[in-house]
Amino acid sequence: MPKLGMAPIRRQQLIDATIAAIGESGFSNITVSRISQVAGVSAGIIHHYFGGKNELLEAAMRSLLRDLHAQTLAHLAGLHDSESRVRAIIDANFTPSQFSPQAVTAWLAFWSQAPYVPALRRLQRVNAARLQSNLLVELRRLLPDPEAKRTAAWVSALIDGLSLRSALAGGTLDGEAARALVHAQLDCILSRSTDSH
Amino acid sequence: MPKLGMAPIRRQQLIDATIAAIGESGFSNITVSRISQVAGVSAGIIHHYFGGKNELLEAAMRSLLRDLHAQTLAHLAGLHDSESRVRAIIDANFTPSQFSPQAVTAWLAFWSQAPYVPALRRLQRVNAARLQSNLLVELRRLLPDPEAKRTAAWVSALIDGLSLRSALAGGTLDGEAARALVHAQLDCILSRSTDSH
Amino acid sequence: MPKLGMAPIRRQQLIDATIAAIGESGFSNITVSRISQVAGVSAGIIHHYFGGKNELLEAAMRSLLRDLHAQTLAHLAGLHDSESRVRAIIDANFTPSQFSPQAVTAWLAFWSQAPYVPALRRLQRVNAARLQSNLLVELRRLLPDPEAKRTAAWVSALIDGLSLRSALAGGTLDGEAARALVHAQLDCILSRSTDSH
Amino acid sequence: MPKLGMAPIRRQQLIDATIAAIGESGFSNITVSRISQVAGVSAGIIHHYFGGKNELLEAAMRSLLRDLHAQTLAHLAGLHDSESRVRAIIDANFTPSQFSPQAVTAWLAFWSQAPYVPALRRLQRVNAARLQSNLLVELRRLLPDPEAKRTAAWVSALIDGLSLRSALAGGTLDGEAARALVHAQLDCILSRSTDSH
DNA sequence: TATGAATGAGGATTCATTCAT
DNA sequence: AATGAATGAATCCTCATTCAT
Repeated sequence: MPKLGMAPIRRQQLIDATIAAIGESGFSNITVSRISQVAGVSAGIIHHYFGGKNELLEAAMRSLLRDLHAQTLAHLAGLHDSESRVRAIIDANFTPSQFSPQAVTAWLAFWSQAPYVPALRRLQRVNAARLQSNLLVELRRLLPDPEAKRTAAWVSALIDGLSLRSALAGGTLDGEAARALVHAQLDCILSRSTDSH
Repeated sequence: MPKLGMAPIRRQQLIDATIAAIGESGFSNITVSRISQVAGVSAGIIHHYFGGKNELLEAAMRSLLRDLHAQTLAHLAGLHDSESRVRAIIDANFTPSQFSPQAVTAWLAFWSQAPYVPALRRLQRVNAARLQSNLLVELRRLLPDPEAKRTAAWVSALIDGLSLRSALAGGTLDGEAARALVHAQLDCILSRSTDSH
Repeated sequence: MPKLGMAPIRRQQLIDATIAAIGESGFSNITVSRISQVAGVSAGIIHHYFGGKNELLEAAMRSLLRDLHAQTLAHLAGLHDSESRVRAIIDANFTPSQFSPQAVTAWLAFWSQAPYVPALRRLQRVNAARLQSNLLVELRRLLPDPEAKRTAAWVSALIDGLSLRSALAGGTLDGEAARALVHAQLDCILSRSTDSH
Repeated sequence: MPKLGMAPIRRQQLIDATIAAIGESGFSNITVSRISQVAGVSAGIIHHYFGGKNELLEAAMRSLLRDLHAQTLAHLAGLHDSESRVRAIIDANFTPSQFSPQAVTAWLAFWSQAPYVPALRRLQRVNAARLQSNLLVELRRLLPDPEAKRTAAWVSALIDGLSLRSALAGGTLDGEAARALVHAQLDCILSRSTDSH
């Protein structure tokens, strides 16, 4: 029953299945066959829609990134003071769609591959740069420059480190608690900065 | 050229080759054949010494952990005040042998596998627990309990996050700079705590 | 050239190739690669259809047994007196499909493996029990019980012994002659029994 | 501690280990390494004493045959009437050293290989011919020629068939019972022959 | 004589990809 | 559009054999 306009639906279905499959068996053990099984379609279809396994994996990572971007924009909407905006950027990384066991596992999988797969590395770099720059724009209004830069650096490292620990803990780590940890650290930096004025 | 007592030498040689091979091609692409090539021996010997690929990988991770433990003990030697000890525990994670491009890449590889390989997961958990507990013992002498716990949590998450970013940056991230970032964050927490007294 | 409904055809083709391959090189020397070569297909397909080498071997033995069962039923059809039925059961073991050089060789191969492979052992036991019981039902109408049992025992041992010798003789042993030997022995037992009445 | 004259002892030790190893895992699964383990020596030594695995296997089969020959001679010693001698030849095949679970298993293993290994085939043929001829010499004094030949044929087939069934039954089949079965069959033939005189 | 380290060929198996239907 | 049969390359692993000690 081929339908017109099925392409985007099938593509998303396969991307979701990919992320689910990575979540259940890790990057080194996913097979095209397993993904297609999870998606409830035949193995051949993946090549029809994506050209190959690598392209599908790239599309899956791109999908995660797109979601993160959308979450960030949503959290920023309507906020104008810099501190709120910094905190909103942070929060976007801890929403259920980004910090669910499945999501953190998928992130870890993609990170582990990025150094060796140019397409994934590019995506990862663009994203890291974007987070850094988003944070920096706001932090520069709150802190002197060298400190703004340092702060952007540790904030993003801490976010990733918390994702990582969540993946390793098997999802035991609460997104809310993780988020609070970053904010508490930020409190310390910002309050001290305020004091010194 | 079989020699008596070669076993420990060969084992270490193969473990080193494994870490090097992971560094150059990632976890999902390492092959027994590549490892043996890097080690300059035949592929069969790996089974002779380790029983199989999985056992070798486990031994390699165990070797990294052993090194971290040794570094920690070395950094702690002779220190008695708690703040110095906390900082020593942190520093052990940024020594060249733990923060080299090769090492951070290997860590990332093992992290990505741990959720799916019981033997690796066990090692990772034991190690995470040890770092946490080491930090906590000292932090409890410096901070009230809920804060000591929170601090131990973000310190270890930040350490891992920095390793991760170093691996993703392809080794561009300096170990010294990364280390300084953690210490600076710790300064903030400890100084505020002192102020409040 | 994938076609719909190829499964049963391919399976039989691979089973036949397996028996042929065993016939030409024995059980310890058959390889998946050789079987697939005889069948004129790729090696991978065996795993597609049977899951693995062991399952294929089991299927091949099962196929031989099914044929023996079919031969037995065919020979028994329409016979009602016990002696004829005993002789028919015997004859089924000496038909061309069961006593051809290829078949006796395959039997020998399976026998040699049965003690170590549970699946094959099970098949062999079920079959031995069936032959024994088939013979016994009829012999009990011809002979007093202890003798019926003994006769069933030696008849089946003799049948297997003749198969074995045929395999060892490289097919020189004629099925017809072998069959006659069993019948002649049976004559002796049955005639003596008649005499004594 | 190399000793003079160790060679024959080591050779026998390795042959015994080979038969034991075949008994525990079948022909297709024996490895040089397993045999040497059973013998309590290193794997390399097998090549020193036998030149290779195949030669060791041949030596092991030869050893079984030598034992059978010795048993036959021992059973024949002092017997002069033909019937006793026929029965003695039969009995030699059911002594513990030839009909033990280990022995019948080894026989089955060798039979299964004989068709494909010239050296083993030769041994098997010589032995079959010897049994046949031994029986025939005596049977010709008891029966008219065509019947003597037929009798020699089924007797040897029955002996082998009983060995085979013993191997397949996992040693459940009693040597004494098996032996009695052959003798009982022989009774029938010989008594009828006497009657007809 | 005896060891066991080391090799390398060969085998089973997995899997991405292709393609006839 | 979709299937799943089929392939063949790649991988892990086994094992007989060699050889320095």
